[in-house]
Amino acid sequence: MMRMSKLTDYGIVLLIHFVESDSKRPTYSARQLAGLTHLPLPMVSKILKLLVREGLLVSHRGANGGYRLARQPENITVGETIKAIEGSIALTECINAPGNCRVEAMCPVRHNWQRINWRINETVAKALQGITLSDMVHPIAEGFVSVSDLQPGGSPGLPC
Amino acid sequence: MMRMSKLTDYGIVLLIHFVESDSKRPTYSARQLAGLTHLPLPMVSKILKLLVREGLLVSHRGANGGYRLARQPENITVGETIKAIEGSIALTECINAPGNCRVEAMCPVRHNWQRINWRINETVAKALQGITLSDMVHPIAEGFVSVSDLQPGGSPGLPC
DNA sequence: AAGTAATAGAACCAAATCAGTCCTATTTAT
DNA sequence: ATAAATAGGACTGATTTGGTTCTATTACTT
Repeated sequence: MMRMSKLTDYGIVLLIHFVESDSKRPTYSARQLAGLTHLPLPMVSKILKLLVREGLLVSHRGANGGYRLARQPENITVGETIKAIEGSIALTECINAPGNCRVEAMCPVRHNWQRINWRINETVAKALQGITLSDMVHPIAEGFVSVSDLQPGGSPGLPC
Repeated sequence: MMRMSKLTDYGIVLLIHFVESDSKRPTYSARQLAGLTHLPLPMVSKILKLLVREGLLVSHRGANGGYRLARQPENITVGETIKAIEGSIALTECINAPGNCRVEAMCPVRHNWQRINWRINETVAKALQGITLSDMVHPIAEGFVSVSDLQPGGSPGLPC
């Protein structure tokens, strides 16, 4: 039901490299990052462009150009990153685009369904916006996810 | 970033009809529901079969057969419904299937990324499992979603 | 016992989406 | 001037999803 595109997944991996570097606010070219991550260059390039457009990275063109974080890693959240690459978050079609819901007017739940969607989006957004790039690299404190909190039967498979 | 398939969306609409009926624990045939919802019969049929398989509906075959809720509407949640139709919830590939993550071993964030995924899944699951079919039909109390809670700039478009 | 109305299950096809590539233009340091 | 880099958009192949069709099975009715 939920999914994040590979672009986004890669995007986060890319951003993490800026945080993990020894230097404080490093500049990486797309080529360098492709080397570091073993992802194809055109892919990396595409993602970086998106992240610039959405203000997470700043770019510098020309020879010796490259990308660097637009802000401190503590101020860039996973939520932002997802939004930057994938755009808005929505669960059902009719929330975004009026008229393409086949059930349309007679849909008995449309009104409540909207509110529920909002609620869910809000919940997820909040969770995601509480996690910064720093959280991702500096290992997250134990207890950040307590195992006892997980749904007993319903959690996905074991870690890979 | 998040999306729910149309199957699931339809599935919820279908379930709602069982709750809205005048009779207490009504039986509907796939054909009847297709009529009520204006969704194509094969589609409806497919969804109902899934919901039976996952224990949300019970079916009765043969002439005068049909489907009815397996439990009281207060005990069937939106979360269950989504899980029934779409299976597990996961944000990144490598959570579910080891080995198909291209970044594999060198992925610098894999470990934390897992935990973050768990956290997100947990959060969403909790939110979804707090919403029952009854909540969907009996209009939800004001304040269930407070507008002030919504993300200021980031929320999706206006309702349709 | 026959006929009919229903679900069960699986295979199938078309359309939309996504992952990934490529090409051209523009910028800038040397 | 040249080379190294980003910007932007168009393109293609593969995967996923939405939707259909077909056959088998079950059970009520006459």
